[in-house]
Amino acid sequence: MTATPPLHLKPRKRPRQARATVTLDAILEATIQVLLSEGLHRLTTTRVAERAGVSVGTMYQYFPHKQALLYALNERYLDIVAGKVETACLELRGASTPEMVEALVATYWQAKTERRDVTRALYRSAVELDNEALIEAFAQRVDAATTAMFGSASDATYDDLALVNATLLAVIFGTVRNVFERNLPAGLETDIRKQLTIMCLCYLETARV
Amino acid sequence: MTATPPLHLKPRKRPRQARATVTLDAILEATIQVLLSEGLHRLTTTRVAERAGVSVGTMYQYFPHKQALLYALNERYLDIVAGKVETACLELRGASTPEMVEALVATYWQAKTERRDVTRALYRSAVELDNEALIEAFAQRVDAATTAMFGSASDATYDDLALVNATLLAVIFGTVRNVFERNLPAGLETDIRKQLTIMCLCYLETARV
DNA sequence: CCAATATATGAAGGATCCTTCGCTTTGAGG
DNA sequence: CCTCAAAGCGAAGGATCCTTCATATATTGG
Repeated sequence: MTATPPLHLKPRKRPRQARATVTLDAILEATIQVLLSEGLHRLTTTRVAERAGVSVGTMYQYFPHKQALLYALNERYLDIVAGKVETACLELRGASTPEMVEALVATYWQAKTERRDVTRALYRSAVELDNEALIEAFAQRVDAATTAMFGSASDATYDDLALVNATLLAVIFGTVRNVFERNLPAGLETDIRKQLTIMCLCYLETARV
Repeated sequence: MTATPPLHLKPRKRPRQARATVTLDAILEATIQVLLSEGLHRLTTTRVAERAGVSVGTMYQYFPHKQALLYALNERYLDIVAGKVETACLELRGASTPEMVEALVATYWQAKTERRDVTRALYRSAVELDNEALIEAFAQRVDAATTAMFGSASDATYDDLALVNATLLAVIFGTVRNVFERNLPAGLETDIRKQLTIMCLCYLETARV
């Protein structure tokens, strides 16, 4: 669970029968599809329902309103990404700093690139959505994971690990997003990813005790 | 001029009399105000006009539709920010790399922090706006300015300046945005800014010939 | 002072869109 | 098989909102 949603964004009820689960999945998937093909301002309850092959009324049995739909979507997505980072961090306990940085950047980048269109759509869907808590919970999960990882590095210790770690994450998250928002040629994108890794590495080099 | 707007976003006509200029400014200012106080999804032509103290019809004499309003706003803003960066870069020609990095980060950070609420509002207003060209033009202006600056550094030359520069900008822009979207305590924010500067510096150190 | 032009007005047409609720259909347990 | 709860349906109410256009006022150049 990424965070307890603000009351007004909580799902209305959970599915109890198999078909209900199917419906719910269909609705969420349809939301992504519509977001992708039509854009946020044409994301309509009717359109989503239509695309999901259900009626509007059905949708309203699971979500109190449109916003809740987007909230749920973001929640799912962030949960997956955070999970991937956590897994990667666990696997790297005790490794060397270069390995860690390399893996961290690669994992996050990969998670965002995997379905580039979805990532973009979600970045945008989050606007005007009361999801600060969601973002915050995500940040803290990742922060905890990477802090633990870097703390276990076999080749270095850091004086102010908390700050170093926070900086690292802000830079990585931010850079990835920036690269995404502009539509850079694939080659340049890859190059920047490599440079980012280098950059993080020499930063850690400088920051170690 | 930051970019030639897509046809459908071009202002409808330019003011020719003094009062028209006043009106137009009032409309744009009102747009920011409404964006701040009401949010993007409550940004209404009527509301903007009301706040600007003019009628809706007046607004439509200068802008073909709501989107064009937001486009113009972003254009103005990016123009100002780009200008600040350009000025700073010119002043630093021939300086040392550390001075340059320090100034670049400080200038950009400052430009975004000056009116933090406006910055945030504009970040959000840009969603669902066909402003890729705008962003691109902004990026290229800044890119040209910083490339020229770093090219003139008194203490270092770079092998692949283009790539190094692109990376630097992606990282700085991205990090600033990331820090902004989360609402970090002021102290941490400042700390991260300092760390970011350090990071950029040691990156340049590594990247130089 | 007088056209001619530039600005400003705001009611109303037309288009969506969100959400509800009374009713139907389906599934599960006994 | 039967009954009750779960799931699904979709027309329609109610609320905005965007944009236009016929009309009115202000400004400027001559």
